[in-house]
Amino acid sequence: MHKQPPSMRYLACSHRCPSSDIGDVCTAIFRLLCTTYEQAWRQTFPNFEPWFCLSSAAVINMVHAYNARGWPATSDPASGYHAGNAAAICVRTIDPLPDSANQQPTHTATFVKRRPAVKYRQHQERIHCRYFTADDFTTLFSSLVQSTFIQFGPALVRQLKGIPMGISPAPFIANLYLASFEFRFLQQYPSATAAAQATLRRFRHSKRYLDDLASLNNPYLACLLYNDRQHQGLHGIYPSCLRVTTQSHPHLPAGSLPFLDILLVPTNRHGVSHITTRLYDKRDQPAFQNVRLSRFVPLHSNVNEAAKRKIFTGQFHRLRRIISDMDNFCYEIARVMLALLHNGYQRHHLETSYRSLLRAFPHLFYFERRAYNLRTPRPRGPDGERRPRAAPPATDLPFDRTVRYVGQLVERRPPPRSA
DNA sequence: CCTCTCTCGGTTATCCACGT
DNA sequence: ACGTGGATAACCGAGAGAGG
Repeated sequence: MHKQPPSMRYLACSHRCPSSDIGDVCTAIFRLLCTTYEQAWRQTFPNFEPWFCLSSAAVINMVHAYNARGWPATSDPASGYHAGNAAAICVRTIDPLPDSANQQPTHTATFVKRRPAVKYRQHQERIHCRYFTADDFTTLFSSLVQSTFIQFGPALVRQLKGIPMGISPAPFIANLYLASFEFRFLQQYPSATAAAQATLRRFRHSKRYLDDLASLNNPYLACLLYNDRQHQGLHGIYPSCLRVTTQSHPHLPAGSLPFLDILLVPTNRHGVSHITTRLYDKRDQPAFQNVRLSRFVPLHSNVNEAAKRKIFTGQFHRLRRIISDMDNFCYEIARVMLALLHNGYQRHHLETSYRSLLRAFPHLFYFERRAYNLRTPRPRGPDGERRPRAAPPATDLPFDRTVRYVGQLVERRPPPRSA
């Protein structure tokens, strides 16, 4: 469900406005509902992981689960929740201290079993509790959605379709809205026929980040996408008004699947379908080619020194977490290095910290590095006896390759002239 | 504009061994 | 019994990233 081609979208941007407070209260309630929903999902469907995720780590876990399952190489990997007997939701608000005026109050929501007599209660000077029944919350929520206005020059417009982006509960709304359909879809499992259950099990390797959905090795997704269609006696997932479109990425290798910042590449490893992961940077799309995008704070900017020091380390960890293809890892590290070099960072410092980080993770790309170590002939003494290898060569393979990539990238694209 | 995750590094809190 | 120094844990805020 990507925007193809990448398109502009407008946001309801305002640091503080009257609807912000309503939004914050709604966020607290939605956050509670999300955790409850997740518990309910795990209880109802012990064999299915929840689809929604909030980080690429969940996708990496799914890839590992897929690889561990060992599909044959012919595979193509390309309101349901209720809170027990709760009667209301209590939103507890803690106001900031009077002397810190620019801080915002914090809201936390909990379920309460008994409906209180009053809807508002002040416990201490800074602590208030507001109680919401389901109807109250519906009223609050619709007032939020209907009273967000966006100004374009002199015109004040109200968004009628969809959720105004920029209000704080927007991600939760998207998540829970879609999750409720997925819940109803999987609720068919116990009463389905054996064949239909097998079909539903193909949805096991599914992950959704807000509106971005990926389902590995699942030929049934296309015919079960909309809930007004039937397949094997099962109804589909989402309402047809959502218009879920499959992505096409002509600039990517065939069969690969971008999801969040990861590119899943199916390979054949000894007759078994195996997914390797590479980095997927949206900015590499042809549509962004002529857009100047800056990454990373320049060395001579005014932000604190510690923040600059940890940029490379942070990128190293991010890449080692999501990339399982060593060559791509070296290439992406080289790109980070190049971007930092352009921003005034010292090459020597970058290489030193890269070496020490590689030393700290000897298990990273263990097999590739091990093969390299075995191939490298051990030095022999004057009598021909074998001597132990010098230094830790295990760190050298990714390092050398990265340095080579940096050299190639510098040749291909001369550094921009600094102002 | 907002939500989330992950890691780092600095600060603060806590614990424990040791000496007075 | 009490103070002190060092080690460790917890917390916070910053950066990076993702998305709407």
